[in-house]
Amino acid sequence: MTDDDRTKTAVGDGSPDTVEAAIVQAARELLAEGGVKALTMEGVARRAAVAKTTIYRRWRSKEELALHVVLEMTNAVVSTPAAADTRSSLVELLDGAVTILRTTLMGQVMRGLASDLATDRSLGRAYQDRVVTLRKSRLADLVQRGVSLGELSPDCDVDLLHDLLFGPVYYRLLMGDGAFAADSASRIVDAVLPAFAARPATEQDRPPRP
Amino acid sequence: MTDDDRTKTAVGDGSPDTVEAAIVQAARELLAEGGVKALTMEGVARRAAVAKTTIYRRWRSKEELALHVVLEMTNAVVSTPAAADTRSSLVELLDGAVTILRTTLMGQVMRGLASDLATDRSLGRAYQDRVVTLRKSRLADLVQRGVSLGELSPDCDVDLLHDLLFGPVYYRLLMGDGAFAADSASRIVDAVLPAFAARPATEQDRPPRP
DNA sequence: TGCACTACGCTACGTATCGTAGCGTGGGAC
DNA sequence: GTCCCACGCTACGATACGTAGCGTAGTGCA
Repeated sequence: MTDDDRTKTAVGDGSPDTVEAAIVQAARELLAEGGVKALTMEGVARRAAVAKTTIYRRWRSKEELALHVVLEMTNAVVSTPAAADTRSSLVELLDGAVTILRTTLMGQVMRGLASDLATDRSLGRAYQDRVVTLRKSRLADLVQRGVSLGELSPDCDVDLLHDLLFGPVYYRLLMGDGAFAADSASRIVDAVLPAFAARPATEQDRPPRP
Repeated sequence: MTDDDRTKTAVGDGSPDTVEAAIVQAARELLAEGGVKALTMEGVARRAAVAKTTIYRRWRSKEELALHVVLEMTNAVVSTPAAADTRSSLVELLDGAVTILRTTLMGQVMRGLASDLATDRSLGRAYQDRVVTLRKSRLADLVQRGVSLGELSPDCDVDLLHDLLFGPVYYRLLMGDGAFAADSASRIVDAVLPAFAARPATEQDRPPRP
């Protein structure tokens, strides 16, 4: 919705992005400092030195602003190259999420937004479309590669694998102590992967891999 | 709004349990209907036909009341017998959680409370002490039995196993579509268990995975 | 230059909620 | 009969959401 409104023909005060950037920056800071509870429209307006009405002209509600911040942060997450073998690729993918949650405001933001994402239909939808689906498709690519490499079983369930990999991470973030060991990702992958690995080549029901 | 008016004729009975039970019941209903956002002290007071001050004489804040509801609901969850083999026991334990989340208000309540549990320190602490720790100790018992039965590896990490089992469930509840297939628990267990299973004695030492 | 448009600032609402304070009252305990 | 405690009720003060109305400055255009 806000994206549509942003088609302002550069008529503004010569700096069309400045106001929006200030708002988003202020929202990000407040989210980082005190979670969603600290994210108040009045606080954002104050910190961004902007009228409250200006915020509402761009986002219809506090939740939309929060979602904007989240989606903007996740845009930096998608980049995930593929390593040589499947296991390393999966570790890399998962560790990307872990690192983001550990080292950026993303963890704090996710903690505060979890209920809204789970409750508000449109927010949850947006998050799924922009983040979960993206991760699943990335994961699907890796799986397909792993299958063709003979490292993964052909009947590998991507959705299940996705939940098994990322579920523990978010669970620990939300309901656990929120502390991640440095090797969290690899430990999770190693625990989950055997169930999806291709049968050892000792069987004869499959042609041997190259 | 929905049904608001439950005329405020005084309860009169004065039975100390009656008032508290009415409050908790009202809170439970509101939580189930609309998550934490629907849980307002004024709404609880209205529905319970109780003065708002009466609620505050028993709980210091809205969060404490919400936590009371959650903990009360989880008290019914702990009962988990142990089946014959380890796999069945784990499936049973996990399926208990899945069933509660699927068929009771617990799922809705958890959705609404997730952020508060993750954000509020005392709430999260209480939830961990009363629920997570309980589940982990239950799981530890099963693991110990499994090890002594020769079904699990002796160096099985209970904390990791716990996160791997329950993480996907909560992840799906909060960030996924929230729909659970009937065999969710067994599929998760089957996917995770091989990594923790004891090596069959018949299998000779195999080459390490690439 | 003058006009329209647009985005913004500012003030002031109306509503909802939290949590608190003060006062009144009725039913048991003694 | 008296006292006390738990409750009900009203009224706050504070904070926040989201909206409405009005004024203004910069910009494009004639």
